[in-house]
Parts: sequence; structure tokens; C-alpha cells
Amino acid sequence: MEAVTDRRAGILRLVVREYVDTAMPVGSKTIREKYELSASAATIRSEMQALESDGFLTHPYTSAGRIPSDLGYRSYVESLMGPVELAAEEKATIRHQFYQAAPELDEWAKLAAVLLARSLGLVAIVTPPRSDDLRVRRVELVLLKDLLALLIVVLREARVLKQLVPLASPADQSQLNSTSSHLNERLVGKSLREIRRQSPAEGIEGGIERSIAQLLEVESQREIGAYIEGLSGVLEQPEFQQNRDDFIDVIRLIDARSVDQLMPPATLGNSGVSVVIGQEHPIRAMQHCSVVMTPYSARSGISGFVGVLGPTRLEYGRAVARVRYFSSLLDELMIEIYG
Amino acid sequence: MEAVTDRRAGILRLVVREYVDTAMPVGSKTIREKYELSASAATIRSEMQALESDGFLTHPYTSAGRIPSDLGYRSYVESLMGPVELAAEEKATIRHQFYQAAPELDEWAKLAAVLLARSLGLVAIVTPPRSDDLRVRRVELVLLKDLLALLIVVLREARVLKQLVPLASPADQSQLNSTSSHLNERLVGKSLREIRRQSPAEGIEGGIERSIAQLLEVESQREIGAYIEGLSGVLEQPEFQQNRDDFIDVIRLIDARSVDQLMPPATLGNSGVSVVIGQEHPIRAMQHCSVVMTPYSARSGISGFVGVLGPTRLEYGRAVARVRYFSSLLDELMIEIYG
DNA sequence: CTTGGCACTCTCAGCAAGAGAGTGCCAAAT
DNA sequence: ATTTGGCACTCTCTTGCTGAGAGTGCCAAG
Repeated sequence: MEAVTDRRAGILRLVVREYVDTAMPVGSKTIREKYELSASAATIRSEMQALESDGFLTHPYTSAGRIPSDLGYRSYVESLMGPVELAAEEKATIRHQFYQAAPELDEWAKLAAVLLARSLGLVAIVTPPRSDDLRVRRVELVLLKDLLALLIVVLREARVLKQLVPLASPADQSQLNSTSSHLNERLVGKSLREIRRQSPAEGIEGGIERSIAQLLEVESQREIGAYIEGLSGVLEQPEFQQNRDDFIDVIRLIDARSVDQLMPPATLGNSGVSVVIGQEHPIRAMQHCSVVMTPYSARSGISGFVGVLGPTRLEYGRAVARVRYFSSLLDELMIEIYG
Repeated sequence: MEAVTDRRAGILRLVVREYVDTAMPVGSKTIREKYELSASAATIRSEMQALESDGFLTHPYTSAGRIPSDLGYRSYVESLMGPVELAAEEKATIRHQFYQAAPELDEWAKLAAVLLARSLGLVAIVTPPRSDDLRVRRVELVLLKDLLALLIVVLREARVLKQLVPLASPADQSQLNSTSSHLNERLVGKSLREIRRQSPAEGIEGGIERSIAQLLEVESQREIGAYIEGLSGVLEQPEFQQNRDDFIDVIRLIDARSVDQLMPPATLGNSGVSVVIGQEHPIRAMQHCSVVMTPYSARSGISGFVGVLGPTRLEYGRAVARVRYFSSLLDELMIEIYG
């Protein structure tokens, strides 16, 4: 019984590997010859039948080879894929590129997205770290013209927001300096709610303070900003070329950068790498895709995530290994900043 | 002679309109019936033959309808298209959306890209204003940790650059304030070259100054940052669906945000709206596409551009009108800031 | 110069036939 | 009781063909 089950699982694993590799339905003979199994084709066929009746494989039509179902991929990811770890050499290469890049949060997020997309041929989505409650770390005002200044607000997590603000009366930079230093005294460490609660500042400061509140308000309602890379890679996948209609909505979501539609928000809470396969995805349009993602963070309340997205036929092992490594790398970099 | 030429030109115009509209080769009969021409089908046919031998039309095969050649489109754009102007109502709608948006350069550029892409179903590319020589307007330092600060450099055109900088020795924010105010005295209004030429600052300031120089250096070599929107619209065009191979390289360029490959740099100098049609484009991969673009600027040396990109079969009139209007709108907004 | 007429050309959809791949099942072998 | 070889069967995919359709090109008459 055990031996049989082992063999059956082994065949499922091979079917998944072969299908992921070739994108063609895989038959009993192919598997036997390519992987030099001792069992005969007929035996493999009957095992495949069993796997199909258990829901792990499907048949596009009567006499084609087998294709893994979502459940088949799930089982592969859970127990058949085996441990995944990047080679030390590859880790070093990746790490090196981060040290080469400009030391800046957005740069790192972008770099992670680019490298992930390139090495997997999938769409990669990486968000810079973001706090769920926005707190002011620092306020600056830069004079642009007599009656116009650039307001810069640095948030707790070192994100930088900016907005143009009109001035009620002409000012010079030194006046703005003293205004911003007053504002810093009043606002540093405060959240939007706390700023609203305290008695408003007066005069010019009051106007700026309202702008700051508005800026935080808008920012808190804005869609999560993310770096999305690698769309062209996915367009070359045979899935896209054949079932264009199934994927056009996915492209639309990517194009609109609707990160919370692309990445199932519920799974963001989990620690460790989440794998969402096909129909497991809550969004209809995404049910022909799989998502591999994981959050990273250095301190509670400040976090982002790293993820990739592609057709369900994707290299789960490689994807999980890389997503995990990139998130740990970002964790590390975050600790240097926030820790 | 003149009358004949007029009719011929009229037919070219109709062929372009009809083909742009339907994406199907257009025949003599279609044109006659749809536009109620007084001439007979045979006459139209012979005119079409003449247009073809002059290079304005082509034939996909012996007995299909006509398709405009690049030259045909060129002629349409130069003289047949007629004046293009948006309806006052539409202008008002667009303008309104800009006043609703957060007052910020990047926001405006992004909004312009989104609206352009949506209204034309093309890829829209808009760059925020950028100066060709980078000059420091202001420097700020924000303490993140004992030994780490966020360096913010505001450029002349109100762009904001940022970078993390390690500190040689522990500092508090007030020390950073005095450092940054010294740096402002030394650097405001200076370009990278000028900063390099003057004798370097000492101590902590020296380190920061080197970081600033590095930041400017990197920024000056970076690809122009642009907002690119509307890829999914273009993917639905029949051109893409049929000749995928011709367009995959274009998608790759878009994906890599290679703005200077997508938009022919030479034409950026021209004032007015540039239209680059098919083979006129210097980049091989782009020769199945057309580009409609125009620079905007409020002051010499600070400028950006607005452009759209799609298959050669695009609605040149609508595209030119919108690109022109958006650029004039951005011009106006820029004048409020820089003018 | 314009027009109706007509032969000609080329594509495209539909259909049939044959090849190919792979299954499903059965009866024999282990 | 499981495994295996054999074989019929099913379904797709390619190829070739045919007829319909669309549109041209040309010619001779208006």
C-alpha cells in the first residue's frame, strides 16, 4: 500500500515537472522513457487513472496526456516538491547587486522586482515598506516662488510624500524654515488622527498643517504603490498565446497596478511563503494564474511584500526559493534601517 | 486636373478613416456605399490604383481591399486630416480632473498618462518635468537611527531625490539640521560640475556632500522616468493579436520602460506635435507602430513630454488633438510653478 | 474621363481523410 | 493481487480540397 502510494506520488511529481517544463499534456510513455521508470507504460497509465479519479490530474480530451489540476499542483507544492534552497553562489550574486544599487528603499524594491522577474520569467511585484498607520517623522518646506512652496513630509518608515502648497502671503525660505521647525515640533511622531485631534495651528502654519493632513489622508486611501516588472515574459508563455481571453483581464489588473486584486490580501497576514494556485484565488480573473508571495518586515507595522505571478503551470520550487530569499534579503536591509 | 487630384485625395482620406475604424482592408464598393460618393466603384478603383502606384496605398494580396501605407498615413496627417481641436466640453472635463488631483508634478504626469491612455486606447507616456542640468535647490537630512540618515535633495525643477546615508558618528536631528543648513549655503543653485569644482567640505559635511554628488551623478545617467499607461488597451488591438512577433519587442521595450527607444529622441526637439509613422521610427522594433508626441515646458531647460504610441493604424486626429491639449495643460501648470 | 460588365485572383470557412498520440481495458504472466 | 503486453478506440491536428465571397483589373462602350 505504501509502496504503491509512493509510486503514485512519484508519478504525480514527474507529471508536474514534465508539464511545467514542456507545457504539453504528458503521456505514460513519455514519463517512462524520460525518467527511466522501471514500471511499464500500462502500470503508469493505471496509476494516472487513479490520480485522475482522486482529482490530481485532468484530461483535456479522451486521448491526450495528463495535465495537473490545481489540486495536483497543490499537492506538489505541499509535499512533493521537496526542500527548496538557492545555491550559495546565486545568493551571493543577488546580494552583490543589492549592495551595488543606490541605498534607497524604493531602489531596493524595484531591484528585487526586476531580478525576480528576470530570473523566473514571471511577473514580479514588490512593495516598498509601508506602515499601516501613517506617522510624521519630519516636515520640510521648500520655497519655489513667492507664493508657492513644496511641502515634503517624511513618514516614520522613511517614505517621502510631497505636495505643492500655495502660500497666503509672500515668504522667503528662512520664514519657511521657521514655519517648518514649528510644525516639526507640533507634528513629529503624530498620526493623522492625532493631528486632527489637537487644536489646529494658526496663521500660515495652520494652512500647511491642513495640507499635511490632506496629504496623509490621500496617501492612506491610495492603492499600495508597488514595483511590477516582467509583463513581457508572461506574454510569451503559451498559456497567454492560446487563451488570450482568460488572461486579458489579468493584464488589465497588472496595467492598472491593482495590487490588492492581484495578490490575495488575506494571505498577506501569513508568515512564510504563501502559494495561491488557480481557483484558490478569490478574484475570478486570476483563477488561471498562481501567485507565490511572502511579506517581509523588520518591525511590526512596517512591512511590504515580495511576490510573483504567472500561469498555474509555473516552477513552484524555483519561485518559492527566490521569493523567500528576496524577502529575507529585504528583511535584512530593513533591519539595518529600522531595527 | 485639380478636381481629379481632389477626388483622389478624398478617397485616400476615406480609405484611411475606414481602415482605421474597421482594421479591415477597404474596397471600392464599401467606400462608395458608406460615404455615398457620386463616382462609381470602377472609378474609385482606378483612383485607388493611382494612389497605390504613388505609394499611398498597398494591397495585402491581389484581390483584397486597400490598406494605407506609411506614406498614406503621412499624407493624411500632413494635409488630409484637417484641423483637430477638442470640444470645449471635453477640455473642461479634463481640466477639472487636474484640479481635483493632488497638486504635485508626478501626480499630474501620471494623471495625464492615465487619461490619455483611457481616451485613446493607446499606450500613453508622460514624463514629469526634468531639467537637463541638475541643480540643487535644497538639501535636507532626516535622522533615522543613530548612524543613519535620509538625505533628501530637491532639484531646481522641484524634483525630489533621496538616498540613505550612513553617518560617521552618532548624531541627533539638531546636528543634522545645522549640517544641512551649511550644505544649503554651500550648494544651493549649484550643478554637479560646480559642486565637484569647489573645494570639498570637511568632516561630516564632506561625507554628505560626496553622497549628494553621487546622487546627482546616478540621476543624470538614469533613464528618464516616465509614467506609462494603457498597455492592456493595445494588447486588444487586432494588430497585436495577429502579428504577435512583430509587437513582442515593443512590449519588451515598454516593460523595460526604455523611454528613449520608444520615443524617437530627435523629434523631441521640435516644437509642436510630432507624428512618427511606422518605418520613420529609427528603432527597428517600433516600425510597426506610430508615435504621437510633443514636448511641454515652461522655462528653458525644464521640460518633459507627452506622447502616445500604438499600431500605425491609429486615430491620428484624435491622438494629435489630445496630445496637444494635454501638453498645453501641463505647460500651463508648469508656468504656475516655475513661470 | 467615366462606367458597367466580366473574368480572374486570392482568401477563408468547411469538410474529409489520414497520421499520430495516448488512453482504456482485457487477458495472460508474474 | 499486481503487472504487463497487446490492441481497439478516441480524439486532435495536419493536409488537401472545394466552393463561396470579396475585390480587383481591364476593356469596350457611353
